[in-house]
Amino acid sequence: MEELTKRQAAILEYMKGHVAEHSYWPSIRDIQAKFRFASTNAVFGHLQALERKGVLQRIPGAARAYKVAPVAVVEDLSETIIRYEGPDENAILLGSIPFMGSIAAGLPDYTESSGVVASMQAPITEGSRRRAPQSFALRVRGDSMIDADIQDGDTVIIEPGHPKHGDIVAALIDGQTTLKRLVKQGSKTFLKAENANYPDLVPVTELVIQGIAKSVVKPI
Amino acid sequence: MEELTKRQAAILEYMKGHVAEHSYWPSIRDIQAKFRFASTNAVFGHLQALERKGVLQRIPGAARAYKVAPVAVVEDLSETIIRYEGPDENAILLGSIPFMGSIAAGLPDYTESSGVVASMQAPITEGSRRRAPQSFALRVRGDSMIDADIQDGDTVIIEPGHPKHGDIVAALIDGQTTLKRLVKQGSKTFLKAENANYPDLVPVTELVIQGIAKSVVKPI
DNA sequence: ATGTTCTATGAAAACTTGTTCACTGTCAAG
DNA sequence: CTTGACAGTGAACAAGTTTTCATAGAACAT
Repeated sequence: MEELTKRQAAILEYMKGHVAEHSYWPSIRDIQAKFRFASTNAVFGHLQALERKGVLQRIPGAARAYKVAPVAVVEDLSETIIRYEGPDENAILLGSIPFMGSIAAGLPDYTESSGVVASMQAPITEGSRRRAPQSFALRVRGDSMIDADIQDGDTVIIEPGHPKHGDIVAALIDGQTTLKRLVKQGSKTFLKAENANYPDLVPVTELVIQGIAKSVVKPI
Repeated sequence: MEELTKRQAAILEYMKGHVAEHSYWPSIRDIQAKFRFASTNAVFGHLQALERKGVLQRIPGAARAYKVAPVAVVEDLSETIIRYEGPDENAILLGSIPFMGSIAAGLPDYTESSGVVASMQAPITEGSRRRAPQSFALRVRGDSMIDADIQDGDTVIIEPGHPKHGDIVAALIDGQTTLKRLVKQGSKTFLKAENANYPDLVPVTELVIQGIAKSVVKPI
């Protein structure tokens, strides 16, 4: 995915924050006002760039209507496989389920409104409530993480970011995405399954981390 | 909360479904087309009614801009208490976190589009995917349900509906909301704590069920 | 019977919003 | 030194959208 410029990233962040807070998208003029542009066309250009880079999808002609690109799209496989079961590349980010808890005191960037809703991430990552993270949910297939109490059929909430030693991460290995605990030993990095029946450590040369598992959703 | 008419409920359902699917609200004309109204004013009237009844909030003049009301607002208390920690009555329902999995085959009411994203409830209640339920999340306080693997600090997803014997429900007892397992013995109904240290059964004469706990969200 | 609510039509007004056109400037890469 | 990506101004247009006005039948409770 192409890199975003600082301005583009800021605008995208604002838009997502606006949705998380207000539950609807900002208009071009809302964005213009936020960034104090003198012309709507400044915004227009950035939106075009965001769309060209594939992180935002505009619905031509429709007001306040956007979609954002999925963070990770993966094939399926055996073992503990995280499968993208969506119908196509049109997966939607966006929004929050109604969460009543742990509301943020102040969202410094989006001050105008009072009624603030914590996104689904709020109860999970108490630390990062200032911006709506590009979290996404994935269904877990397989049982290689059962010792971490993540079972087949559970849903994990993945949040992009730089993982620390001990984090459970969604990682790309040989083109496949799997859920493992990240282990750093000196200069070496491993992936560890949390199941006595699985090989403990997977040596890794090249590693693509798609995100950190922040919480797990289990059926009752 | 005032009762909605069938038409009003259908329109609200459609709107919420549209958001879950497209990630942005429908315009009045979208709704008009969906229900084959000859006039936009038919929709307009229903939206006014929905707002008057407190389930929908419109942003005057803004296109495709709405908020929906919270489903349940509760006070706090001791024991296994479900607390509404939100700032005020302005909590927002709406939307879904990006979920990639278990896509519904057909949503009979919202047939026009193909790319469908399951809402957060989809992975939880495999049975009820036809409409976006008015689910909400609550933080659990206390440990009276630890034997059901629901711990202090966990978040439960509550879905309105009629509970069966054995369901874990959010119930109003003496004006307080608590999380318990519903037990029906003959004509009697009890609430059972899932913790050996708590009294097993709470006899109930009058019982208000606010919803059924469908899943639990745990931090990793 | 009478008022109220729900439902709806049809047309137009008023406003919001996305889009386009013409033009300027900076900065890094080739 | 030109080219291209990036960032922006200013004005105007076209389309999308909400909102208002006038009108009316059906169901239902008082």
